[in-house]
Amino acid sequence: MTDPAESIEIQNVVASTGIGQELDLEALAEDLPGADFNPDNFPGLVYRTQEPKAAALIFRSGKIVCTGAKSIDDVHEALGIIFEKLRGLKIPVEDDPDITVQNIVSSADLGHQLNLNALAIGLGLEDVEYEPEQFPGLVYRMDEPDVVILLFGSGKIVITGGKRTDDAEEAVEEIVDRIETLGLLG
Amino acid sequence: RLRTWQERIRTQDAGERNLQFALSEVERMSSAQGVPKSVREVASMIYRRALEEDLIRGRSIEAMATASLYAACRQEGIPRSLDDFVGVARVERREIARAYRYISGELRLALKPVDPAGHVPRFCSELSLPEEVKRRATRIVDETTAQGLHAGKSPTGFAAAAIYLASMLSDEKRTQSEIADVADVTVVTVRNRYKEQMDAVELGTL
DNA sequence: GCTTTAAAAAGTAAAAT
DNA sequence: ATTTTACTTTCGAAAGC
Repeated sequence: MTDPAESIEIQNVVASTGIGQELDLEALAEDLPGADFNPDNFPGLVYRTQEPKAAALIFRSGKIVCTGAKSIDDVHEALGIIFEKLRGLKIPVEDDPDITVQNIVSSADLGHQLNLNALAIGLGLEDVEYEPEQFPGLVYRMDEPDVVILLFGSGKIVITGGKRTDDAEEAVEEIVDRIETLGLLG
Repeated sequence: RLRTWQERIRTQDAGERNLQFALSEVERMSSAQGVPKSVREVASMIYRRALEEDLIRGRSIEAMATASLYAACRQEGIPRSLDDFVGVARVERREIARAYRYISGELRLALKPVDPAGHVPRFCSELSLPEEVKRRATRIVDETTAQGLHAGKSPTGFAAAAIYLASMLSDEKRTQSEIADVADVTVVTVRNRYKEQMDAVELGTL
């Protein structure tokens, strides 16, 4: 049987950083082709990179949020492109800004169908939200690692809220363990 | 007499007035949806508990009242979907759903997932279907539910599909459209679910 | 709490074909 | 009747209302 942990795929990485320099977003919106800036709507300027594909929210304070990247390396690469673009605009950017990963969203496949009703009761109604009227997934808040797992009837799952790559791996091992203990896997 | 009344209103603290408003809303929505008196009382109790636990402050009273009523129905096994209340509540669905999750979690209601079978009697009545269809539909739901076929599916849509299948099996056929209407789901959902149930059950045993 | 970004899961809905 | 688009849920940061 294939190991569910090996089916893990990172789908999205959210990270934050800062260039240590205040920005004039109005001017930046003019100089950066493709930039979206609607201050009435949202204070951040949106800039998208193509390769790797990612979206950055750039704020007046110089702080930046990067989202949409498929790996931590991609986050660094995408932000590196943005730093260079800014430098090209004569905007001083710190040499090597700290980049903090804030959230990693991963998907995985447990390889077996799940009876979510039985699982909701088995995992403990206190830590579970399962309202199929509203959403088909069962929401399970795990303490260690501190992540939220969405489980579906197909056996496919989503792990989010973790900051390390290992979190998803540990979470999958843990959830598989708990489901097996309950005799509800397969 | 009038002066005492006005005096009372004036000196009533906002909390009391808010509670009265919330409870009157519970009554209004219950009447609109035909919720039994005993369940309205449970709803009032849940709302009062939420008030005691200071869960109401800073939130929409209407949403919390609606959520209390929905939670009471869930707890008492009176099948009503959240959407049934969305139609009579004065706040949007999203807010009611959030309030329900909040109340449910904070008050540790530990409500079990909705059993689709609970919706069968009500829908069958509205469709003027005989007891036989109701029993068959319930059997279909029970059997497919035992197989876990309902995981992630809308309880109302699931019940509607079973009724459609049962009505055909009993020569008391109702159209997908008629059933979809009383269940407040689309014909596409009825169709999709009934096909799955059809494959999952042993037709001969029904 | 809201606003915006991105991404997956699966169900449902509505609009388009 | 099928296809496409879109919304539901989870997560986090950012600045400001």
